[in-house]
Amino acid sequence: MVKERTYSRYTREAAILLAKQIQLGRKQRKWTEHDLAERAGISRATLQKIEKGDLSVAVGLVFEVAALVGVALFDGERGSLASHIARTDDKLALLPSAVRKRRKSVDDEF
Amino acid sequence: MVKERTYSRYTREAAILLAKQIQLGRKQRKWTEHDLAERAGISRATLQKIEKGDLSVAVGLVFEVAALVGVALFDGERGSLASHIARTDDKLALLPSAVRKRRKSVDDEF
DNA sequence: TGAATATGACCAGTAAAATGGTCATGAAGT
DNA sequence: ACTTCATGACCATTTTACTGGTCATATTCA
Repeated sequence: MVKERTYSRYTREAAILLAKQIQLGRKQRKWTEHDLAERAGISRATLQKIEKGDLSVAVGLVFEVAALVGVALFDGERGSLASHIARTDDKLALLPSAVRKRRKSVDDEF
Repeated sequence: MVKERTYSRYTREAAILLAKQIQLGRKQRKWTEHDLAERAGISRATLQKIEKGDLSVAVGLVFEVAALVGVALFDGERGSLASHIARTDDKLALLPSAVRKRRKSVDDEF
């Protein structure tokens, strides 16, 4: 008896989409599973899981393979994501570093 | 002595960016790490790794947390990603199901 | 068509992720 | 200022991913 995690529809669809885009990128480059797995430094078995949208694979491996076949995470960005990161940092700096729960409602829910 | 995987700059930056966007989303909603971890059904330790951009975390957990705090993977899409998936399927259907390596150059490299 | 090979599926062993717990520190709100 | 609690870091244990094989089944190209 296994625990069997559940995932939201959005998560599942996002993984499937990314998986198919990776497979498309690989085939457009005429690389075999063996080729791509070798370039990514992973086993063919793991690559197969990635191209199926398996949610248990490490995010780093998925991103790495995506990058190799030219799939853009965060589309709209060219090259480095540094500026995008910096902008997010700026927004974070405006917020308190720790979230504090109100004991009593301060009526700002409306 | 561990093997110590390496990742491309793009992979590392993409993970960091996603991580920061998640943390931003969480704080904007005034959720504590404990809150979000509970909603996602994961431990606080794992959430902390996600918000640090740790590349070893399962892609499903990262996507799930992102979805919970309203971070859009594949921005530009509203709601379901089904149509986007279908479009990728169409492109895949146009390609051979198996990639074959040419033994001799057929002179299409130039 | 036939030969070569890409893909799909599975399996046992090993490496590592995820958990749930604790403790120290620092920040938030009264 | 003081109390409360969110965060950061770490640890031992359990669970699971990842590997590197193998075999069967498609599929492509000569």
